[in-house]
Amino acid sequence: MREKIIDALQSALKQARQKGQLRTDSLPAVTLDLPKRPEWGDLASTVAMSLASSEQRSPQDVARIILENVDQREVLFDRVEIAHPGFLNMTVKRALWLEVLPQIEEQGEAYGRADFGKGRRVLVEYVSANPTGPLHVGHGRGAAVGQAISNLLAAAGYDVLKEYYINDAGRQMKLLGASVYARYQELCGRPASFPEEGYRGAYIETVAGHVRDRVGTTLLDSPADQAEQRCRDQAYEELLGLIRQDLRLFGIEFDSWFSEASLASSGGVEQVLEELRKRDLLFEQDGALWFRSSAFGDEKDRVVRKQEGEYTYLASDIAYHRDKLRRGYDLLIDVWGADHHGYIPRMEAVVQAYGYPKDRLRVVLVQMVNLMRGGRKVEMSKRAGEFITMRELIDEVGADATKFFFLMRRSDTHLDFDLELAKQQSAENPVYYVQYAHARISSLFRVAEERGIPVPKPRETDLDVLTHPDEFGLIRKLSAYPSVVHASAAALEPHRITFYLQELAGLLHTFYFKHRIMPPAADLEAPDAERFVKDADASTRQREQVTPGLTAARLTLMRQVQRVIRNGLGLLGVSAPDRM
RNA sequence: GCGCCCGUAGCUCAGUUGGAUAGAGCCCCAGCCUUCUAAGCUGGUUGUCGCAGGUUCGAUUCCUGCCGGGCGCACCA
Repeated sequence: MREKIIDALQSALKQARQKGQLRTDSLPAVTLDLPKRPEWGDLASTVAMSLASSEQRSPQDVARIILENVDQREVLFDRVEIAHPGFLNMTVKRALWLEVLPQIEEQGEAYGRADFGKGRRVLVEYVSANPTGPLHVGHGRGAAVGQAISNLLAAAGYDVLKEYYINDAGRQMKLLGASVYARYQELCGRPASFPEEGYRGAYIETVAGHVRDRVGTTLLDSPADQAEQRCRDQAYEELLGLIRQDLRLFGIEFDSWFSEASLASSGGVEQVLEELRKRDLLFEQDGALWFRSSAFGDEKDRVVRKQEGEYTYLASDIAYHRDKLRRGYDLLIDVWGADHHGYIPRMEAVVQAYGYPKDRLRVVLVQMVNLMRGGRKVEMSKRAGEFITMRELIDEVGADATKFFFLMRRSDTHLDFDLELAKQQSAENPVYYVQYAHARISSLFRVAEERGIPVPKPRETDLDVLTHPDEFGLIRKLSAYPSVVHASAAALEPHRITFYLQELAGLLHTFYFKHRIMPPAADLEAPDAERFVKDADASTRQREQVTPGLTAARLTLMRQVQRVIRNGLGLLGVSAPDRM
């Protein structure tokens, strides 16, 4: 539907140019907006205004020219007006709007998908938490955002790979091993000094206990290095397992788990740095090895190998991103905690250092989550080991609500997560509000089936009986869905879907309340429908009579609303229940 | 000090490449279930879009300065 209008305007522009009425040689992309007020029609375009300055004539003149060149005006529009200062306000033919319904039905799951990704390959990396402990709430938000962005890009026609980068090398892992080893010794009755910056969570003791279960006290007699290594391996395996389990519970999936250690062990770091050296982007100073990142806009150069000869974290990250680039992705997306934002210029420098454009990498920042209970912030301190894990959060409020809440705000703004609200089963809870809309529609079809009310295909239904403004409100909203998905994917902003779904659900609930889809059950037994119509004053609710034709058409409409809600929730990774 | 992000209704936030009279939810108040799911609906109140300039036919949106908040400025990860 929208495509038809856009095409029509676009060819009008072309025609006008051919006739010499417009002189610009670059025609702008035609976009359609939803006007705020009904008297402005049901679609609006601002092309004329955006062309006005380059044409050096008034927006109204340009609008008039465009309008003159629209073929088939009578077929497409009931009315087109030029409004001040140059809006094209269009009232589209009813038949065109109605066409949206069979389209959704036919496209089904694919409705809303686009192909602007054109099969380009994108790698989305997210979560990537160190396997040194359970996932916390912040990781959860990153997981929800990363997954939703992946889904969006897939819907936009990209070929998506979801990857988890396992930081299984370096100091943190050593500390982890040392922490477990210390606890292990304590469990075995030998006093041990705990590493200063070690991991103090209770799960460390659990792991230590498992080590002892497996090997008894034999590690006490092994050299400390070996013993620590053993503890580290055990901890790694267990904690990564926990992370995987939590993610599975949360409904987050990855196609690929990439190990940092595998880079180092395969000599990848040296090799990759050698490439930089050849490009004269590495230099030695003060006994350390530096990456000339300032050549690409970073504020200063960065150390990749310390004086002591150890590689920095950046070195692995260079190797990792080099690897991702080498794997041939057209776009890399990194989902990071917002506290790493200072790292962005560095990584952009890396991408450019290897000869790729800066925008080959897009970093999505995810801000902190404040858990709120009863209007008060739940204090968390990582130092004291007092933080709510992702697992606890999911156990308390459920995976669906958790994801939805994480995706309700732009990811780069702080999020206040109201635990009580997320659990509440009421209209105040946006998750249930949207899911309930879906469940209500499912229920309609169950009832229809029970009563033997036919549910024909849209193409076999006379949709022309849909004339009520509320019906068109829904249809218009449905028709906007693909452009919402498109914009959301292009901006890497899943929250737009969340907002859209709340609006659509709102329209559905209002519609459901105000209108009848099927005749009341009582009519079947006692077909004196009058009693439902007589005292229409008592309530505005559902007093209208419906003919079988209207029932069929409205069921069709409901079917498509349900479809779009399901597709939208699917993008967010939230389930669309049939019963609640 | 330098850099990045943010500042929109009492609260939490949207605001679609710069568009028309800036929206939603929460909170508060008053109503609505004999019917297809009340996990729902209807109505009511709310704004110097942080401040001051600039660009523009038009600015919440772009630019500059200032104020306020957050984060980052490691040979940590």
